[in-house]
Amino acid sequence: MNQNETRTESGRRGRVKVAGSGAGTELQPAVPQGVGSEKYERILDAAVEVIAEHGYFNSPVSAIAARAGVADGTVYLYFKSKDEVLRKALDRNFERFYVVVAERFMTLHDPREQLEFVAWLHLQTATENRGMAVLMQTEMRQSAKFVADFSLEHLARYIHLLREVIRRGQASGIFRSDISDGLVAHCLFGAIDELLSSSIFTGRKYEAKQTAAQVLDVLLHGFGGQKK
Amino acid sequence: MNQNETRTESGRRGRVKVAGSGAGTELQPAVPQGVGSEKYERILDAAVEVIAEHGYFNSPVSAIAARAGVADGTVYLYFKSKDEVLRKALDRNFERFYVVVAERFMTLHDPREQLEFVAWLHLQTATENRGMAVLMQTEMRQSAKFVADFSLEHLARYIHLLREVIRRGQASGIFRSDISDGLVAHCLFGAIDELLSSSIFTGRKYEAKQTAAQVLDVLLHGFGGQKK
DNA sequence: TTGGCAAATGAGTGAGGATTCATTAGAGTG
DNA sequence: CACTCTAATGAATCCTCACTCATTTGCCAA
Repeated sequence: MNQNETRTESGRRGRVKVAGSGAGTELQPAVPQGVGSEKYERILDAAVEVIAEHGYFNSPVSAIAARAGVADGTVYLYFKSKDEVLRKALDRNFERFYVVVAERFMTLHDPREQLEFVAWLHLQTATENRGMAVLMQTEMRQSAKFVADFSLEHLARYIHLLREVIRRGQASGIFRSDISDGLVAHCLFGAIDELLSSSIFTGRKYEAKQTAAQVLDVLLHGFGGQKK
Repeated sequence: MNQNETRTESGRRGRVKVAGSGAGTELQPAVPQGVGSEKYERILDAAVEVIAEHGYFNSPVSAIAARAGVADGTVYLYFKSKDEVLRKALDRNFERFYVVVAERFMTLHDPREQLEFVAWLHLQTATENRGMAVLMQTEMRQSAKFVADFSLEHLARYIHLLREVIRRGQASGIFRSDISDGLVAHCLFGAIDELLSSSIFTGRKYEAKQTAAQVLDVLLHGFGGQKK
């Protein structure tokens, strides 16, 4: 549902977009070949790489275009603005993530295992696409409105997913019910997220499977007292 | 208007400062009145407010100066560059935090209580200074190298603090020893950090004391199975 | 070959903003 | 008052982009 939203472009004065060159034509195709076209994807990939390396505000569109092997102007045939590129890149990633989760949940029903799977997938995905992982740990936290609202949406969805699993676990008696599902969800997400950040910033590797299992161990059984 | 002839002779001048008009003084004081001077502090406070509101890259130095009630140039009498302002602001905050922790630890020795105290202080501090909290959750995660290295240092110190406490708990047998202290430290930090982020982004409040206690409850006893 | 059209190009435009520095204000001091 | 030194000022400099658009390229059909 992309309408021409009146959003203040970053730093640019709002300018009425030309509504097509010919007076008669209605909406000119914002995206020449459609969202899935090869160039569209190339630009997103390039943006992820470049921005991960230098940060959003230190990544000129020209650098992204160059990395993608297209002209500067071409970026604007596929995206309305620089920040739309960032948003779409993050969108794409989240979408993929949820698709995998939904698939796996069709045959994996135990809440404990579901949580562990999500934790694992989160870590694993980041391992496989370091650039995107950097974006998620950095640019997505920007306070700038253009990321903030949108990030919130994605994060809220993630948390929501976890809460549902946790609530089912509570309902079936395998999780404590005297603790809010929201709190637990945030603890789990926060723990994974922090492990990831730390790994990205320090460059230290981890083993996704094992790390996910350990985090779940801590959260499920606690680290106080003897091991059960 | 501007007929810019190609006079690209003078690039960005290096930041070699003029050594004062009169000979004699070797080192001119980079900071007129010293670090603790009133204006120095005012500029830091202003920077925190402005940057928290608009983000680092959307906060012109002129806006920070205006908020502090000084001229643009004055900022450069106290700080070498815009990013030094940000760094010093974060530094100041961490310093205060560690001072309080060190003080409290002098009379609080139980590892469990120490962890809970740190968690509480972390949340509490953020409540009292929302602007700074926003900076910590956003600008500090920037990938730009200038923040990254520096942030890493601060975060590493925080994690280090937690690990020491945890190790002591393990040594005295009140914490499980089959889980790495690093992992637990990251889980704890991550959980608190995420709760904070979430609160800041959604605007939902929390009660520091209670939240810290709950997080520790989860981490110490786990949320799997019945409550002990 | 020519005409038409979509896609792509990349130099140009214009705004923004970090930093500088010549100048002014102020506070002592004799 | 005259002189000096420091702190503070803010207009000016000068560079960096985000985004535009006139032009070119490439393709296909007639």
